Amino acid sequence: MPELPEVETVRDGLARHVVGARVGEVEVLRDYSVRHHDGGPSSFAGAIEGATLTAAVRRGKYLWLPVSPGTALLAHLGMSGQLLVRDGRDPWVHPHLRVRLHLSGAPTGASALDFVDQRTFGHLAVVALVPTPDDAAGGRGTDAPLVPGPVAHIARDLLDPQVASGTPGRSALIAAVRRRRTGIKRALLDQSLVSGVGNIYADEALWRARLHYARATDALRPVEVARVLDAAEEVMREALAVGGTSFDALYVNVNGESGYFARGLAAYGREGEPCPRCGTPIARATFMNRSAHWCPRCQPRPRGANARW
DNA sequence: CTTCTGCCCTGGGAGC
DNA sequence: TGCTCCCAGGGCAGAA
Repeated sequence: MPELPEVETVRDGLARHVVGARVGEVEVLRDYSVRHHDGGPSSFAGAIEGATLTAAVRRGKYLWLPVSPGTALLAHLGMSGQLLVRDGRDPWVHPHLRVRLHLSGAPTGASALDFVDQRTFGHLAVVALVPTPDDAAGGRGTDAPLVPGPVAHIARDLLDPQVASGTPGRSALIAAVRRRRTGIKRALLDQSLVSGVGNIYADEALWRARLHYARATDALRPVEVARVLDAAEEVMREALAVGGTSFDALYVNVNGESGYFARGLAAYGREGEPCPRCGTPIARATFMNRSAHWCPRCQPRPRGANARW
């Protein structure tokens, strides 16, 4: 599934291939894929037909293309969504094509932008851009980006310079995590705290930081929280660099999987296989209607007040 | 307010 | 071979 590194790769590809293009006819093949757009499918199409895509911006796993100072085409890829650039007069219609935007004047000659989504957890919408709450509350103003309304409650992600390791933003994040009264994995997955960390990278970050997923956030030392956040950032940066998920690769990578996902994961999806550090079989448990994977030896289960689900 | 659960959806694969 | 059922999970609504 597309994780933050894949979404960033898509954003970069969109910046090079469709920013500057003008949107022509918009075909909504599956109404559900624009369910979050106020006014329904025809309103969705009408809202961007004739508009020019002016930029490609990302926060966490949300992606948007501003079409005017106050409006943007918002996309979330969900579990299986892809944004595919097409060439030629009559591009192939993928079986899971949900929305097609015909384009003109694209910088590299693209004729369409396709939203393909097998499991339909993803969506597109045309929405208003609003000031972020922290900016509205008196932030510096020098870095006061507008974000889509539905993204207003989404925290900055670990690739955002504002929360880079060693900055005041990162210190504030560490403190915010420790104010929570929950387990560390729940906190990592809470998009209002820090965005862009999904189930895969949460398990990988916890493995690298040698922390069990149920460790109580308010019982962790600051250095431990820092370690797991650094690990999450590191894993995602490696995926971005090593994945080799060039935008061109999206033409052929129909699974939307990153190279990193297919390569060296230490914990996620490796139940019963040896921990790369100590050889102990990786354990798996149901957690939040998902799975948690961990090394029982490197990441021992906490007891008493140190444990929280 | 904070924390947590249930649900949305599809199709690949396992099991019978 | 064909059917049924389970599974993946981000984010939202609503409950506690």
